[in-house]
Amino acid sequence: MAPDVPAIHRRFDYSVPPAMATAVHLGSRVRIELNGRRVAAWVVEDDVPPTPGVTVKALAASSGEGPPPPVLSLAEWAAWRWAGPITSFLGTASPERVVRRPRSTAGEGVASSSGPQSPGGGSVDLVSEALEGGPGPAVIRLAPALDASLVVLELIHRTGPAGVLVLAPSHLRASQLATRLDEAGVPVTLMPDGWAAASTGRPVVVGTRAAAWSPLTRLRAAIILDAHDEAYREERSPTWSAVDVTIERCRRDGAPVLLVSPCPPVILTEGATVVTTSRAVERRGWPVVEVVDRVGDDPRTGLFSERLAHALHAVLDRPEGRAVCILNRTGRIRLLACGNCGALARCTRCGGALAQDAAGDGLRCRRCGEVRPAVCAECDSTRLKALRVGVTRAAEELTALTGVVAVEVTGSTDRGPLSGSRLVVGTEAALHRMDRADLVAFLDVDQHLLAPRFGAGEEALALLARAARLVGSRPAGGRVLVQTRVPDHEVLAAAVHADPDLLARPERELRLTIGLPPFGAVTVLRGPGSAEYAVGLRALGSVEVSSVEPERWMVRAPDHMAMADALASVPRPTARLRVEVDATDA
DNA sequence: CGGACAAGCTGA
DNA sequence: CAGCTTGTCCGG
Repeated sequence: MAPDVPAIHRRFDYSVPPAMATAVHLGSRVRIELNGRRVAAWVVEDDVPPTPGVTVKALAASSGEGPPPPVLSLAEWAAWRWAGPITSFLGTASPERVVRRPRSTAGEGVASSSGPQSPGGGSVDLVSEALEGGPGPAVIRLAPALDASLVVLELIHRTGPAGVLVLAPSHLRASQLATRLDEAGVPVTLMPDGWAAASTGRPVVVGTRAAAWSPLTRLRAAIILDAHDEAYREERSPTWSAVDVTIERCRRDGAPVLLVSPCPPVILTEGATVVTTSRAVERRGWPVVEVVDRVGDDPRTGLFSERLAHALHAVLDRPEGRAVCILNRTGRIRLLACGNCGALARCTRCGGALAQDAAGDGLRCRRCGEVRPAVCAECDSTRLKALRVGVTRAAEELTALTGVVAVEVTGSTDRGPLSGSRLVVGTEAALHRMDRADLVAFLDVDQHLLAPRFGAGEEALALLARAARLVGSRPAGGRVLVQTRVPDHEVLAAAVHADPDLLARPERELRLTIGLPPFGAVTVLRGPGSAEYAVGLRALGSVEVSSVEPERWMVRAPDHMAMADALASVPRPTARLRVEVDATDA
């Protein structure tokens, strides 16, 4: 038994009383008496030979179904892959309320009820091309305004509903998709409430991140919408990714996995089959993206260029017109701009934003650590000015500028409906709270482009894609406007030309050069116990260990297998330690 | 985690 | 030396 107590990482043997014999099997949830108290646990092993000198107790109670054996085995793998306790994965893979079911042998897999009608059109070719690519994941690059549910329907049309897993990044999108499939006549169940239905293996299973752990014994196929989305990654340790979990599940079951994204990141495309629509179709699936070059503007002029003011007026003059302005205030990044020519201070090596170096009087890259003298690279001026702005001030200015009351939205503002607001200003949280707009303006897209972490470019393009989806396709007249001091940045080029490859190519080169995923693995250690653990890892010789700060260490390995093996072979210190496998911020 | 028990500190 | 705090160990 594996006790459901976070601090206990040991397993204990119990006997199964005859009365529970039918209900209890591998993966079952049970209650056990441990050290005088009753705790929840999972059955993680069967038919264990008795340990000499240990008298086993009997299970105290059965608590219903848990993950089926293949998912149990998947949890073992994930515990290795992300260096975390197996119980955190078993918890995600278990039903929220007790599910009791007589072990049924009927209906597994063979219920070949015919799928829906093929939706026809371009999705037919995309799916067949993706499925022909052989084993391993296939990436379908689909512009933001194109309807991904057609691809899902086409896949189900080919495979039938049984054993198909569909993941969406948000609960809203998952439930919308489930409704859509239901209307198309597809048997479907929505996780997490549909746990029991999912375990029959018959309907299509739809859900968010946690649904990667759905109780299916064997996958027929999986499809992940917006596979680039950060929502698939668990922020708390263990930092598992639903995309990686699903890819591994499909590998084990010999099932195809389709990753749909308007801007697939290099970690997904490398080594994968990538299929795309024609250039013309992809272009129509992106809105007009307008870049407003602010290099010539005085750093102290306001947040609103003339071009932006004009675009706002054009939208708000229409009675139903809605505009969203995005400003990333929460990021701690402080941009430096030349007081003379307006150019941003950027790293010549990796392109990240430079900050005043605390040690000397030079400039230091917050991303790669490169140091440079505090002189503008463009005009040699030594006059550098800090650019700082906030959502509240932006909202005031915007109200004054347009005569329409600007509603402020950040991650911390409460979640009331925004449907009535015609003008919204906020952090990127605002993009998640809206479903439609005529204009999305990034007041300072450089905050995103140059953020001090690797992958910032791909994240910025994902943000532009999300904005693109709000305003709709090129023919629909939607518009995204970005104000920048880096008008030639590859992220902007990719969005303007509706061609994600313009970012993917240089991003791949950069990752290859500095050994970032998929060309290397990175783990960050934090907390009082990190130094002791880091020293142990360094002694192995198989990974590279460096100190970032006193309680923060970076571990690098050639690939995630070497990383996981190394992390597993060093005993954990007793002091607090957080292990972030695949960390994105160094 | 939380109980058990041992070793260390305090006060009369 | 009782009474209490702090630390370490262990669970089947």
